[in-house]
Amino acid sequence: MNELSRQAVAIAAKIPQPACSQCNLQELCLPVGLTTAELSTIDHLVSERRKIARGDALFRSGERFTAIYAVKLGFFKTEVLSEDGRHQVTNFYMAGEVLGMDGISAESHHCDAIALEDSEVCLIPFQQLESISIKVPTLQRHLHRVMSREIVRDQGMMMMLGAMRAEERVVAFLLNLSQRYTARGYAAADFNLRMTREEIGSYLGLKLETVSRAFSHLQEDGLVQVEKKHIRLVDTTKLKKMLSQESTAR
Amino acid sequence: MNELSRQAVAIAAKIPQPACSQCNLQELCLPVGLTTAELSTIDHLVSERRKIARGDALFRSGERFTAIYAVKLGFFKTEVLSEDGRHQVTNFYMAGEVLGMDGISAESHHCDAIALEDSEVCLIPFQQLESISIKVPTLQRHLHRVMSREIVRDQGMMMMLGAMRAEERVVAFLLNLSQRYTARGYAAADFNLRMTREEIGSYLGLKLETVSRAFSHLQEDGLVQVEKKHIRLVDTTKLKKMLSQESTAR
DNA sequence: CTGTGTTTTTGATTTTTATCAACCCGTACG
DNA sequence: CGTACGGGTTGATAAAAATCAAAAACACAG
Repeated sequence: MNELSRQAVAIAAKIPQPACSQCNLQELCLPVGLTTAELSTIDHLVSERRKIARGDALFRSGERFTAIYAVKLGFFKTEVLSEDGRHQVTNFYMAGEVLGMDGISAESHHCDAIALEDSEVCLIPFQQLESISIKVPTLQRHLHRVMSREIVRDQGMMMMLGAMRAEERVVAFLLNLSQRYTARGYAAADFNLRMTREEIGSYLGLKLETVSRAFSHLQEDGLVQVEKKHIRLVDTTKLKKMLSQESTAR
Repeated sequence: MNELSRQAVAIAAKIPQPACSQCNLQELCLPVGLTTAELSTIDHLVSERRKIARGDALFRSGERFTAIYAVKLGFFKTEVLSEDGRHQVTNFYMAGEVLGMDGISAESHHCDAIALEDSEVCLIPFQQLESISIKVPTLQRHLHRVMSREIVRDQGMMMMLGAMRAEERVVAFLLNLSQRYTARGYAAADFNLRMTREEIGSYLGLKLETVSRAFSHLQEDGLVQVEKKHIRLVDTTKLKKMLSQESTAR
């Protein structure tokens, strides 16, 4: 697999790691280097859990930024919306991932975070996180990594949006999801989509019809099995090959 | 102007701020809150200046990540390249901006940074930056902002790549450049492009011919004057309107 | 169980953009 | 001096994706 595909697929690839006791905060807890005392400090940091019903917002654009959120259970999308009603999905977040870091730069969020199913998050007050990370250098370093990973992840997305055709984007999306599920210890080749075709399309810069057609075509070729929201990756190797081979990319 | 356009145009909008004495490190120096002693600490941090000739690389993909770089003079592009020779420009950086933060997550860079003209950068060793930011909370907070801004900026790009048609992308690109020049105290409506049509196209997910056509068409409409690399934005208001009005976006 | 609204699929057509090709313009270089 | 080359423009054509349209599948409230 070439660099481009690795990029696109590895968007947000995560390694499973020991969770904090409060919640499965895989992304923020380092596997090594933290003393028990430090871990306890972090546990205290996670001040609150919050349940978000399907369709409800965890935060909205313009709201004051106070915390980042570790998804404990469920699934979120973030989207930017414009005055005239258009909106674009910028990311999806599954259990074990951290969202809300967009707000750090401006003291307020610049996108909406919507639960795609009944979800539960751990709230991590950012000011406190900053204070503590001053006392625990390992934590600081790790926070920087998580933020940088978001940058790399976004740049992989840009790569995808700029250089791939419709079907390749869908493949990259499916492989990416699969990889993220794997990294979290779930079945990799078999999963349910939490989002609609329209949301996938919005995320990939495509129309929902195009996404649907891509699914159908991949199924015809025997590469995936699609049944409504359920996806089974039949031939992962071939799927990956689709991204690495010299296709007439734009 | 709606949120979408604000996003796209404001990618990396910066407010001019007092520079460090070593270099015009506008992005990392807070205008308020730093004592003279602290400023001096930061000055010592900037360990080295480096000149990069046009066409040369500041760093390359895979190289060990040790520092981030403040562009003192000149212009850079970053690009990801794949085994089969394809490559995609992921960003441009002008004087006063910081690049190299992609490497934080993985200890190595994941893209190439190439000088588009003879340039000069200040090297900021990242480990030291992290250490010092522990002693200077204001600096830490600011570092986080700069990183978050990169995230927001990238998401604006994603928005653009996903939701805009060719001509809109070009307009957003020009307005964004203009805004960044303005923020740095240069003439806003009148500037030279440092990159080729091909590089612009790669960045915007378009072919060079499409970029060229977009320029021509905008010129026909009297919105910009294009002469080779020189750009004059004739009617900024109309240009901005192009992004906000309900166009048949994808 | 039934009707209503949402989601998905599929087909026909149009629009947008890529592709292929020719040509222009500087300029670096033998 | 001319010529080879990189960068840019423009036109004709092809490919990809959007748009329009219709119908099927489904989810859910009453």
